[in-house]
Amino acid sequence: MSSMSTGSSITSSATQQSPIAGAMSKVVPPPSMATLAADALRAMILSGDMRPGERIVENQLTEQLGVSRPPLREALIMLVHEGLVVQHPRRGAVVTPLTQHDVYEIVTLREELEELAITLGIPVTSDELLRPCQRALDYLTTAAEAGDEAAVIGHAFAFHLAVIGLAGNRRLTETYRSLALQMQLCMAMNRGATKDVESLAGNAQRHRVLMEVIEAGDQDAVRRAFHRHGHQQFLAEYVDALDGPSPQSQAWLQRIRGH
Amino acid sequence: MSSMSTGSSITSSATQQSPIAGAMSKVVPPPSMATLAADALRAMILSGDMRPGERIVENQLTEQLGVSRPPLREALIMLVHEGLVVQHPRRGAVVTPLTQHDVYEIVTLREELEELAITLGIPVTSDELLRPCQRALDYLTTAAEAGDEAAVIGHAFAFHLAVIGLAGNRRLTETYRSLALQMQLCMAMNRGATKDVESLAGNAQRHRVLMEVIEAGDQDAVRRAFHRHGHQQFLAEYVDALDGPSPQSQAWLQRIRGH
DNA sequence: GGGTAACCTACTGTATACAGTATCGGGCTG
DNA sequence: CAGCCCGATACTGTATACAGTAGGTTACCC
Repeated sequence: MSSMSTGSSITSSATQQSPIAGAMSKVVPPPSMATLAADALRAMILSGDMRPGERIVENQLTEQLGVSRPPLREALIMLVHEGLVVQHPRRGAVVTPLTQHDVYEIVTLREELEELAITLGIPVTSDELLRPCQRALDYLTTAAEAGDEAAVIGHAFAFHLAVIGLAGNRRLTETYRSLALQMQLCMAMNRGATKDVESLAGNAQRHRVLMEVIEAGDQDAVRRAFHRHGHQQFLAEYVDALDGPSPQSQAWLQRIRGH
Repeated sequence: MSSMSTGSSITSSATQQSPIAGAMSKVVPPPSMATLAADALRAMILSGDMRPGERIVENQLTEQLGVSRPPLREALIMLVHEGLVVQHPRRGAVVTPLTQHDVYEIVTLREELEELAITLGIPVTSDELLRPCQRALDYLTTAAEAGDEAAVIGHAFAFHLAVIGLAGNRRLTETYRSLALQMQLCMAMNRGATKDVESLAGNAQRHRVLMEVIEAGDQDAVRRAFHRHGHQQFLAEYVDALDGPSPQSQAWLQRIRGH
């Protein structure tokens, strides 16, 4: 380790063994500096190392990550499309500053996509598809037992992504991924600031229940289970800390809390 | 129409920044070579100049477009996220080769998003939002009268995008945009190969009807109108020319044609 | 004659270098 | 003392240059 103060050099970041990575490519994916930089920067953002609204200076990052600016710029564009970074032309890039309205947009869309995925994917036609879900759940359980909160969040993310993948619609999965990442960003904003509303074990348990319902294959039951599982109430806690209310987001909050 | 023999140079609108232009550039996003290259390449793909599956060689494009490779590579990444280009690491990029399953994915997701947009956006709360719809419709009508098929397609695209925008959900609109672009790519594949199933005037008329229903504000009526308007039957014509059938797409086709 | 291996070509991936612009601070003027 | 203009600085946007790899072709060996 040479000089890693806040940012981690990406030469050693092959540790991110995600179940998704294996499913995406047939053979060993040749890593490119741009994708590695994107992975590293995404990790920095979601871990809370970089706060929403924080300025992203290219030269600083090239130094931290050990890559030159062209691949880093490519990485930035990738993260822009993931919704984690916004670019102001000629004025630099910042970590996406989430507003109440943003959270409203994310949750609304995410719920609709989840609904569609359940409609298309349940009951599951081949056990092959269930394997990624099961694996993510196993990782999640292990991480919960180990008390690793970051890993729990990451594997819960992978689990939900795998569930959406049951629909067999890559574009749907990709869109959902972007929204789920932005939700993680929202949670990262408030990490530590808010009390843990549930234990890690409880989190794992909740996901295990989802898996069982999915395996049972009753579409409506899955729908209900995911609706109960939904992060609406969860996010409603966070949202008050955010600026940028809008008529839509206000109405949305009222509806959520009316339940 | 065929203004470009091989490709259109984008250097014409290079760097002219008068103080007035500078003041206006705060309102209108200042053009960067990367976005200009993306626009040009997108136009080349959607116009049918480049066919799906066709290899994209960076050096050739830099010559045609008059930009250097770094911004061109950024443009390519943008188009990858729009779904118009796929990149094979170390092996170059190609125009997205659409399969039957791809079309199934696109249409399925697009319909769901349209449904959501109608739910959220109708009835329209402020006339301000209707203006982009009306303007696109005006352009569309003009283009139809002029017999400019490419312009009709482009403005119909803008109209639908403006309708989705009524929901006031930027992420929803952005996702829909990507899908609509890919549908345009699908249509570009078959342009000329298939007979024109409807006149341009008829196309404009269909969209005018949609606008009237939207202005009326009856959500269910809008839903029905858009369902009738849907491109399902339209695309079902195209899909036979494509490879890559999948169980899902086959079932989907059967369902569509059963109507 | 066919198969395999090595070389060659061309393209992608990456780095360094330069130019243009926005922002901030200081000085000048009203 | 306040407001505006001007200059300096730092950062983004872009181009040129180099290195590494994949794929094709040819030659040689079996």
